[in-house]
Amino acid sequence: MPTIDEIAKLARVSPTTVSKVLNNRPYVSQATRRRIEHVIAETGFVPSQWARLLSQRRSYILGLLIPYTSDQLFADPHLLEVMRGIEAAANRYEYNLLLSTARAPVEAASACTRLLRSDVIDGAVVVETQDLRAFAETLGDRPAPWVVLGYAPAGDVPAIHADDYGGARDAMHYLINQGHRRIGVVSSTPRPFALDERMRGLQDALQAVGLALDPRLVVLGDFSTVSGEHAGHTLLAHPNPPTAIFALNDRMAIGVVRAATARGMRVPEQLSVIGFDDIALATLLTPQLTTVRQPGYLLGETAAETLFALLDPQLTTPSAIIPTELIIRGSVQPPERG
Amino acid sequence: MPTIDEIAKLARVSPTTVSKVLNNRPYVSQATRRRIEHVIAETGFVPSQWARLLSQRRSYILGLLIPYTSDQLFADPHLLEVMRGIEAAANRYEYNLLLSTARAPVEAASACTRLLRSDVIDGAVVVETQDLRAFAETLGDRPAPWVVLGYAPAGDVPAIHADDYGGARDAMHYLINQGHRRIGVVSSTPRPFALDERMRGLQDALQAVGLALDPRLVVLGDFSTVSGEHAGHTLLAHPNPPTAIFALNDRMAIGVVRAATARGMRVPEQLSVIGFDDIALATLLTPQLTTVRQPGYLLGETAAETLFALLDPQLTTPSAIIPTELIIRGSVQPPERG
DNA sequence: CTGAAAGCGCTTACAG
DNA sequence: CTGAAAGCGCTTACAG
Repeated sequence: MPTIDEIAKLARVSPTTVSKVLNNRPYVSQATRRRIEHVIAETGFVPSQWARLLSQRRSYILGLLIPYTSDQLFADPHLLEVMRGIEAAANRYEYNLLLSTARAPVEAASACTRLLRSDVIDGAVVVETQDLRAFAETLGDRPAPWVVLGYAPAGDVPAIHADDYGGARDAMHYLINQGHRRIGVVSSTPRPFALDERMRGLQDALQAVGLALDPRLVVLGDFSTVSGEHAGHTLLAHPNPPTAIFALNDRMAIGVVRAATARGMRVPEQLSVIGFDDIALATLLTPQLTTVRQPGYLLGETAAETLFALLDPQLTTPSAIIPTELIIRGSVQPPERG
Repeated sequence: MPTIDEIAKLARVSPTTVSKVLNNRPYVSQATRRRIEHVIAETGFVPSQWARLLSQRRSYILGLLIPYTSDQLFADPHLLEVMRGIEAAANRYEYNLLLSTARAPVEAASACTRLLRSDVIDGAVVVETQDLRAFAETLGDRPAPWVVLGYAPAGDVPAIHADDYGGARDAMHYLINQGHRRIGVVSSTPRPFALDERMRGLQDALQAVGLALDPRLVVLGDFSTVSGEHAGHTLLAHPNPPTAIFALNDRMAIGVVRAATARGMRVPEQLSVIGFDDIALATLLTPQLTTVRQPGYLLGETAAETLFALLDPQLTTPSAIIPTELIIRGSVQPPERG
């Protein structure tokens, strides 16, 4: 690959002038500009990004920092939707996406810190984890701008998340309105802040009608389908089992349906199930899953757009809460009279 | 963020010595080394990648060039599996992954070319497209090393792909052995080379028993589930419809099942369906899909490993063909006597 | 409109 | 073991 100096030599001008052409700047005569462009096309010259950015301080690379192992990322349809939204937005700004996952959960924070303190990326969308607060503190003086996809650890970093509280409250409302009173919940551990919010929402819905969450009917999974299956078995083995189960994500809800089926129970006749996320799979199962839609694509897109706004110091960039929507399909019905 | 000069000043040494510590090189006394390390820890200094790489000529960034729009990528579970494998391998080498998709199909090639000729990435895994040959020619003298995930456009670039020919042949064998004679095929357009190979494999299986592919029973989709659904309807509306349909990927196979169901036909009793890929969804449907497994994770991993070997000029890096495996589940049975 | 010079923040021979 | 100097390939004031 030739350098700018060689191009300059070939076009019989200075590197300065070539640089102007490269960056579409004025004050170059038509003739010289054409001559230079011709040489560039001829040689297929592509300027070195490293060199350019060393002086320009922009890499046109956006970091997507996901403090999970890549297996966890690729197993999570909702997160992939988020990623799709981010990628789409990045594309619009002619940014490339640098994907950084953790090899092991422990290394997550330090890898993120390194990247945010380095000059490889212009900014990053950071997916929320447990210890985002501690993480934010290790960042030091002037890290690259970043937004969190989830709940903010501190006041000064924009946070983009869905209305977890409202979504969970609506779902619980719906179950109650259908006549359910014994309602199991599959939550998770470790619990990101979003799940705290969902728990809060569902408890408030219960409280609003004078009910309370029976702690014996709360079981913890880890977001995976199998963990939902285990949780389902645990709940259904209960002496006085629930008539409905609210799983705090769709994959676990699918696991619950599977557990019920394995025990010879029919969904929704003998057990109602409701999830959260609305992943594509939700419509492919029988019965189709009733769930709370959390628009992953929009979340990702919004996070990226917020970051791009942040890159321009003129603009102020607010946090955003994306609404959720209850999607009623086939996995919930009123409880059987018993 | 401090620079190496500032660190040097603080540690009362030269930048050269700091650089040695940064790169774990010998010829630094224990005492100075410790002093420098202390200052680095204290300040949280992270050396500028741009500057480092401008001299070192390594970015530790691996390109994943996907000449599709991001929507197409994220809709394709098999491609996502491939990506997971690449990401895992990259992680092992402490490489980050730069994801480059196309905004529009047309722009794909030029974006790939730019990236491969730039110094942003050390190398790339390029997912095969139609016009990879034309693409390879636009690369010019010394592009970054790359491998193709699919079939090679020219002799000198390593190609990693599954045994498409053998897999399709085995699947067709199986249908024939089950007693099927009228067999529909859902292929695709545009048709990557892999699909040519699958067509070839299935035709050879037919020929081996003295049968030939009825061109009226070949319908083209575009890999998506809906296109498979359309194709299914077309085939089943045929005056003398097939008793089995071989869809050349799982998503289209699922579409075929859906079309059959919509027409009140039962799978596999009235129609056998076989797919290709073995995506996770294949086991979640009723009946579970019989298909040809193409190990996406392994393909991605192998491609990345091949590229890393290529980065070391000592090593020779061969192309690889990953075996496929016929996975017999519930969507195929012998045809009904008619 | 054009170009010489300095600088971005590192690393790499090389001399001491 | 240590450091001064040149260089990686660009861009950015600045002078002409």
